[in-house]
Amino acid sequence: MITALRGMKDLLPPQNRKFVYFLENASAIARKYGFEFIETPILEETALFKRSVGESSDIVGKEMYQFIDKGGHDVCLRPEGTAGVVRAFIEKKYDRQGGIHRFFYHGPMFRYERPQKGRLRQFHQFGVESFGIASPFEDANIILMLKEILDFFGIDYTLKLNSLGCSTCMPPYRERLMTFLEGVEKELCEDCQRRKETNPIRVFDCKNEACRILLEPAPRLGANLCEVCDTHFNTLRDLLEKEDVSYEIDPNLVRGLDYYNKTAFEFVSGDLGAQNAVAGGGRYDKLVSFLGGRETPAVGFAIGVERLMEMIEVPETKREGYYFGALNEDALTPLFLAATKQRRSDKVTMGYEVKSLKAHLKAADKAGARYCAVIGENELATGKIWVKDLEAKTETTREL
RNA sequence: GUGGGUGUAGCUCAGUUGGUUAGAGCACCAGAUUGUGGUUCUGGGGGUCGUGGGUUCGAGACCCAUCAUCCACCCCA
Repeated sequence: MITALRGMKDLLPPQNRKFVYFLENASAIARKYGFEFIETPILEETALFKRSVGESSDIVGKEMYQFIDKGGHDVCLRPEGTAGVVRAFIEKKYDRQGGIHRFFYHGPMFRYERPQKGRLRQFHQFGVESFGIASPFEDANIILMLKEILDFFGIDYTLKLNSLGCSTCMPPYRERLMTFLEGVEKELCEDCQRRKETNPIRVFDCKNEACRILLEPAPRLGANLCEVCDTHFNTLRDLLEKEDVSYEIDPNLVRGLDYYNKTAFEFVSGDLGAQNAVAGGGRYDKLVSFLGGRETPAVGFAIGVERLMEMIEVPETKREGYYFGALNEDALTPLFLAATKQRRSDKVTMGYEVKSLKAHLKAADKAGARYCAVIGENELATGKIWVKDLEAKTETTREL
């Protein structure tokens, strides 16, 4: 038997309904905020992701679906959505044109990882990217949008917020942190000792209790922001408070990549296991120039669709449409014609086998039909069709 | 890449210290006197016990390997 690859799932009923339900409503909300749909290729040149991610950690070497195609090109299945959107943005020269550009997207992403709860090799994201606005009002705006989406689906979440500073305040902070880490290096766990070399601010992510205690007195980003970043962050907080959005400042919320700056946020939920982030985002004012465009402020977020689907309930579907069944061979063809006609206005399925009335009623019930329409000897003789309303339990006989 | 758990019917699982034809519930199909669904009752189909080796007179049970899956670590764009 040929099976789906590890970490890749088929989308079948009843999950498929959740998926469509989510995409339709999330898209509608994004449009309300002035965002337009964008579709970018699933396959991109590897260089795009290498440049956006940097040479950071395991990502490039271990976790990307990278291969050489038949033309000898080094290509990669997209591991996330932002890089492709930014690439398209620059390629279309929106960066030179200036102004405001807002996009939303959704689709499959690929990461070569060991699957676990809330983590697949092929998964789906719904995301938005806003280009051209440096103001914290836009940060607030997209957080509100994300909140509106999660609220629409009745998700229970906590909003975590932090500021990552900028090229003015981040490097000196990093120095200070390094100095601190040098001092406690010997007592840190193995992983943190490695993090210190590869990606120092990631030490705050460590799950080891000893490390957490050790890092308690470490210098924090929040207390080391430059004036511009501090003002930006305070304005955002003020807006969120005026909108009655509750949030937690989480000084441990960090991003490993260099292009992130200022606002970082995450919506987390308790019942997702270790992968508890259902959506995350933030500001990335440097990415457009990293990828060769003219410097353009940008902010966005992405939702993990599978993770969110674990938490939403789709409204029960009601009985709908018709089921057509025949009681004898001669009824089959007239029944087929009647079914086709009915389908101009309703959802219609038909049983192609001759069965007892009882069997047809059962089949109609199973198909979730509201009406069961049957042709047998009696109807054939009079040119009519018998219809039962399965909900009201009433019966009528109509002209064919 | 590392560690642990689990693989028996379509699904959820049971299967005594190894013992002869491998079970249940749900689902599916068919009946319960004449053309009336969801409930109930009866019957039926369906299993190379993940795969390959090994131990044994005998393995679904024990051992080894392998694959898959789940959870966690690493990583997290």
